[in-house]
Amino acid sequence: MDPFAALADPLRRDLVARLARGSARVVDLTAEHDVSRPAISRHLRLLAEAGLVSAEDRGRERHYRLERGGLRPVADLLAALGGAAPPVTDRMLDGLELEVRRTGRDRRAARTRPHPHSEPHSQPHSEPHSQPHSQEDTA
Amino acid sequence: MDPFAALADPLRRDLVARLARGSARVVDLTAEHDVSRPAISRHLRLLAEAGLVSAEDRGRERHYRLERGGLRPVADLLAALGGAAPPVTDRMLDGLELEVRRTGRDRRAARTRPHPHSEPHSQPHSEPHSQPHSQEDTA
DNA sequence: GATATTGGTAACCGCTTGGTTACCTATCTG
DNA sequence: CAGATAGGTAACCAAGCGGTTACCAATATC
Repeated sequence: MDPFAALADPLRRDLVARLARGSARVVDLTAEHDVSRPAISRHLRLLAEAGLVSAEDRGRERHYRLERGGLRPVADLLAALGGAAPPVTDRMLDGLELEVRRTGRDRRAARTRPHPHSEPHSQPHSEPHSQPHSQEDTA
Repeated sequence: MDPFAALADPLRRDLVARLARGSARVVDLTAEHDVSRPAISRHLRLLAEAGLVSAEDRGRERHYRLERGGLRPVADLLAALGGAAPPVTDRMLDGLELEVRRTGRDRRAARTRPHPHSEPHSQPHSEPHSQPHSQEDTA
């Protein structure tokens, strides 16, 4: 699951926001977010697949931590949509890079995906295809 | 529909990315993204509800334009998740504000929504609730 | 060793989503 | 006016999502 779909769910946004203030176990997160534990567990698994969180087993407990590098695609899109005076600066992306390296000691899960950004984008479909009248304003 | 859910769909991300390079009509977008026109039309409606695009009728044509102000919630979340050295600076949010004003001459559609950011966020559920043993690492 | 705690997985279920085709209105053009 | 073009809406359908309960394995504790 890509980071965008992962962040589409309000509960998952709550989870990542919570983990931004420190890692936590599943029971803790369950206590805070009144849905059943299996639901939380599955949300966390999706977030991990999206590269937004990572887990570390300590005995019978599993500690989930925010993985800020997984936010790259989101930051990239924001940058791409920024337009002429980009609201998302390159400095910001550099900050993310640093973040990735800083937490890079146990990114087992991150290794499963080739790279957390720039999905295939599919069809070549976009010839300039000039049309008789309107079609482009570049407002 | 909130901006996060709106951006969860790859096709919708393609649409906003396309509109970032200039407004376009529905037929144009349909020609570029091989799905049927009704599908495109519905995606655009969802994007408009999310505050990410706006439409302007010109005769029988409807021109869709990117509405950068709708990205506020996304930028806010990124800022909230940024941690100590925030990857998304306040300067970026200022940039978005400016962007909203700059394109503010014909935002008819924007007036139909109360404000394009900061959804309710629901439950108050989060008392500090200190627990006996682990629960917080502040990694 | 018995029991409690942590947490993942499986099976099921209702709702939403995204796609399609068919149809309709409105505007432009010959 | 007749036809073509632009675009929204309705009805339908398959697939995915998020929730639940039930169950299981593993670790900690008495």
